[in-house]
Amino acid sequence: MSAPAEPTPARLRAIPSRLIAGVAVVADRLVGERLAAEGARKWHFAVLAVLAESGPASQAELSRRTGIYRSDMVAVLNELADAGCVRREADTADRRRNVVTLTAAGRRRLERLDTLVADAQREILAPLTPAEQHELTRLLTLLTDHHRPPHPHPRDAG
Amino acid sequence: MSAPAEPTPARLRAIPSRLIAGVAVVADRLVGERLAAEGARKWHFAVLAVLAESGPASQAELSRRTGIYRSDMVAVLNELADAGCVRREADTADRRRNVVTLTAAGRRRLERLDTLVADAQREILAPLTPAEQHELTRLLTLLTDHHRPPHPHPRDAG
DNA sequence: GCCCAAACATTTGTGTCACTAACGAAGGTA
DNA sequence: TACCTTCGTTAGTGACACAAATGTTTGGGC
Repeated sequence: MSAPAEPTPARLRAIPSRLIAGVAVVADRLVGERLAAEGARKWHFAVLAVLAESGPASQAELSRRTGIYRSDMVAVLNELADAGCVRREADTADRRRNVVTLTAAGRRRLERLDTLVADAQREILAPLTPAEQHELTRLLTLLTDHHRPPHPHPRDAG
Repeated sequence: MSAPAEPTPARLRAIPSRLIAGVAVVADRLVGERLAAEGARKWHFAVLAVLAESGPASQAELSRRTGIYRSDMVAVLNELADAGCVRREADTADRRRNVVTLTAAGRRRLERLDTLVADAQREILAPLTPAEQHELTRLLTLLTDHHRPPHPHPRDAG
């Protein structure tokens, strides 16, 4: 009974969902480690990126666009606000809402985090040629577009 | 400020690690839902598959081959043993170890779960042509092979 | 033979993440 | 008015990855 050289049997390795999950773990770790070095998590980056691209938004809107649950958004915004990256003010037009606004400090922070995330992407995709990287992105986009809403509230879509 | 039709900004969508994570969530959900309908989780399937392919093994070996932590393996094997899918006996040759063996019931269960997992794979990859499915698998395999060991014990490989 | 380092199975605990349930406050509509 | 929904918030659940510590057992060096 000599120890086999291959740790994971071929049968399991060939299962796409396991393959994808494995790559996702690696990718998340690489991104997470870099962001953690700056005291950030991926959600901070996602929120800042959405604010920079689409302008001020309510928390519910940020939830939909980033994929973070409204419940979890609270803590993320608390942290971003504590760091001075965003302002959270009551919406005068609709007092149920908070208007979340990117600050100058937030914009600078996004710039920094953006670099880190981009570095991580490069490391993740390093073993692929540029053409392969593009193809992978294309295929993954096809999958996400097809499997759009897992089961979100149907009344959200316009 | 009309509500934009696109929930997620293009900038975030284009990030490979986010793309991968999104697909992984969808894939995990599709697999998980099917397995849950039979009261199983993916780890049950993984352990059964390894046992079927490589024969009886110690818990530590199963840990290495499935990727489950030794700590978590205990509960998984408890559940599989309670369901009569595996036998867990002390190894007479090395009494530190348990020998985990697939039972006839376990083999039948694996057959069933295998079908469910295969169905899920088909649904996940549905939007891709067979050639694209193959290419995606190839690219993901390249990535996993390159990013091999996060930090496993170096003395395992023989 | 004895001693020590390692492997093993196990328990317990931690942190992250996706997600649900429930609440009060506010708005829209009939 | 009453009703239903959205919003922000708190609290809690369950799966998962992982660390730390414990007790048992094994193998190697002496």
